[in-house]
Amino acid sequence: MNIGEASTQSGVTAKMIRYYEQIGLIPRAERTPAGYRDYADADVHMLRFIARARDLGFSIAGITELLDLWRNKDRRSADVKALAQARAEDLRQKIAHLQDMAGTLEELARTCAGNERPDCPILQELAVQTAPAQGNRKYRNKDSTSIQERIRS
Amino acid sequence: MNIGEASTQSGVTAKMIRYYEQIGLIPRAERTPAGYRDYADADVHMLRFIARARDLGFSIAGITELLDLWRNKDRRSADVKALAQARAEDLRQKIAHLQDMAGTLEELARTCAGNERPDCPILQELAVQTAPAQGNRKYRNKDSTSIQERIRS
DNA sequence: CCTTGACCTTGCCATGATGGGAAGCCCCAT
DNA sequence: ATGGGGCTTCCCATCATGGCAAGGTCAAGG
Repeated sequence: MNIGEASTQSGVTAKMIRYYEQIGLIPRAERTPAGYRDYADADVHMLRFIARARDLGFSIAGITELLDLWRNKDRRSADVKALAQARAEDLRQKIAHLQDMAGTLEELARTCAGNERPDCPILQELAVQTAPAQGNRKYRNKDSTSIQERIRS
Repeated sequence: MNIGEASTQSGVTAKMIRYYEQIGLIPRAERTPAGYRDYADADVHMLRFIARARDLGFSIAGITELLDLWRNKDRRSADVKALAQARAEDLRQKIAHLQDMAGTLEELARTCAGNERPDCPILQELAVQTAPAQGNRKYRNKDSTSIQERIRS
């Protein structure tokens, strides 16, 4: 089966299949004499595994670990469980952060008249003239993860 | 004041200040004869506004809109409110998605013994041999947003 | 047998927001 | 005047993904 069919059957785009191969997440595919990648049902099975893990928000690194465990018949289920739990905790933390933001926004929106007049507590809040409240720290904490990073799944 | 001090006072790294200038989010800074960027208190004020908006999860595009409204004395507070609400709804949707994932993971983890044996329902679940359940569609829906994209704030 | 269109190949570029680093200039205190 | 730290620009990397382009291949129909 060629890459298009493997894509259809696994739900992973052809582009991503090639990418996964390139970064070593999946082994290099067999090739037909013409150079086309050739997949077996087992490959599709693996791709589907990847797709599901991805749907649960696992990163490539996490999927790598899961795949290793999947293939390892001597695995300890405790290791798998630990991975899942770590991922869940990660998500719970992100959720809490997003909830903070959403709550703040909703509260601000609630206090805004939302009419034709220009005065708006939302802008006022964003524009408060508070000191950075970071003591004598000259630059932002180097190892503090950035907002975007913290938010990403 | 030079970029380092503006950074300290605003909580925005020098790197990001230059970036914001480059993409046109903030106007080009004045320069000293030596070519150093020179900032006034008003600039720091604006940077702080940006930092706060970022902390609420607004993207650069959203911040651009907020800044425009902030500067526009003829704004309608309804427009600001709409921005905040849209952002909040966006967040609520992402939260729901993350909660789905976390819930699934926790449930799977709960059913896993987590011992020395290899059998694990988590891996079993990821490896289910279900058909892609997408009818006769050959490739994934072109305009379906990717998981990662959906998750990002 | 040849054409056509759908598929495959590789390779490069872009995303968004951010950090890292290099090479070179500038400023101030000793 | 020298040294160290700050500034400048420019380039590269991240992560997972899509898009595009140039060229090879396959299968169906004339």
